[in-house]
Amino acid sequence: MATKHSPLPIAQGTDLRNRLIGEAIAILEHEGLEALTLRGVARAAGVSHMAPYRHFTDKEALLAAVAETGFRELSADMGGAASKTATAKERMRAIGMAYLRFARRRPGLYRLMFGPVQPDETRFPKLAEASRATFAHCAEAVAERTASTEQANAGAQEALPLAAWALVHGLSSLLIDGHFGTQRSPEDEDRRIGEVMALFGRIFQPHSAS
Amino acid sequence: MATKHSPLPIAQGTDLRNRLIGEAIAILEHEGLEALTLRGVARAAGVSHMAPYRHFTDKEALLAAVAETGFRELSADMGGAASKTATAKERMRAIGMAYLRFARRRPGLYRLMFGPVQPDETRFPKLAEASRATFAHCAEAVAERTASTEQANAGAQEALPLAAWALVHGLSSLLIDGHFGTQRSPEDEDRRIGEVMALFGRIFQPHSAS
DNA sequence: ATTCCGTGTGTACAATGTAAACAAACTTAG
DNA sequence: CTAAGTTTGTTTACATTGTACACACGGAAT
Repeated sequence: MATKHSPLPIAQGTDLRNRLIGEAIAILEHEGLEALTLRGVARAAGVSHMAPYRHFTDKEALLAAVAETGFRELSADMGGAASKTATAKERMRAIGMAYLRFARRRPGLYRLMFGPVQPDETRFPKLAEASRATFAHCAEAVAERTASTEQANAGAQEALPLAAWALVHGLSSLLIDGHFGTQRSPEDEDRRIGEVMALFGRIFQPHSAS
Repeated sequence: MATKHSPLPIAQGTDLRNRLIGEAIAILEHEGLEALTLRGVARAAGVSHMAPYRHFTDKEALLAAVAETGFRELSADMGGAASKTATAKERMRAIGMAYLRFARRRPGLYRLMFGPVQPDETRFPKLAEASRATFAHCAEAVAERTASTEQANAGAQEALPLAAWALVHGLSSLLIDGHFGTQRSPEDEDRRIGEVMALFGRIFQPHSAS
């Protein structure tokens, strides 16, 4: 029987738990965030509509777990993109582009991650941690970059990661929410993204009185 | 029903349509987006739960109308802030700060505006128009600013408004979604916002090989 | 074996979005 | 002014959702 008494209480959920998360992500991709329903997820997993409650206290907890998975995947994407680069500058751009690509590839999941579920530290510590880790990933790359071009302003040093994240996140959000270029051609959209990302590099230049 | 202080200076006639929009905004502010329900709005307005259907084809149409109102108010805020400035540079900053202030003052409404209702040109032309007008407001200020500091890159000329909007929008979103500084003090948060906004000005400087 | 507990099922209920039939008030033609 | 139609709101009804509760089944510890 291989009695594997788990020595660590790592929340290694049952198979169903992960299956539910997977089905939820599938629904998010195919039908969107509005169509994500607890009963629908249970149906997709082939269990009764009450089964999820054995693994999540309520719908919000499921959403939090899904969002957490999303943050982990986003972190992995950024890490993979960063590992393929040589310079700190390239790394920054690669991470930003990975972020953007993630948002465009999984708009439903992305909207959930930054949408209805607040990463409340006390209620969803794992989600809060995953969100923090994602940001830390960005911040590290930014710090590395600012270290290469010596930076005068110490306050900016702290604010730069925030600004970088805000820019990429804002661009992603506007993009997938159709707030510009809805009817434009895809290559046109890509071109604009490239231009904005180029501008994005300017915030790392020390200021000159203009 | 005692009329709670109307938070928005909307045309308040006997017109149920506008009353519904007003109540929806009030609910958005007090209870948040998740609590915004068609029946709840009708209840708040003191009518039967089917009355709204005489003015909106479905819930999404109500949300679109509310979002449209939000965009108009945001545009007005930005316009008011801009009118108090002298230089193009100040105007830009004032508009950005007005945007941020709006998001923090009405997080529920803001989330609706950039959330579930896509500004679909064919389904909600008025909403699409209001969203476009808001962006045009930003773009105009940016163009004015770039005109003052002569700009070399023509591509950047087109992308600059996008970048500016993305940065301010991203900062607003991260802020109200609690993705950083959740537990920090308010003045600390304000300081960080100021720093990021300062960085924000750098994207207008022509690039130098760094 | 018996007991217990983790996991899943069925039933039940309140809230929601929406359809359909109806009613009262206002508008307009005669 | 009356009669018809239109606008606006109401009541009733129903499917879907999130969730509480009681139960069933299978393995683990006693």
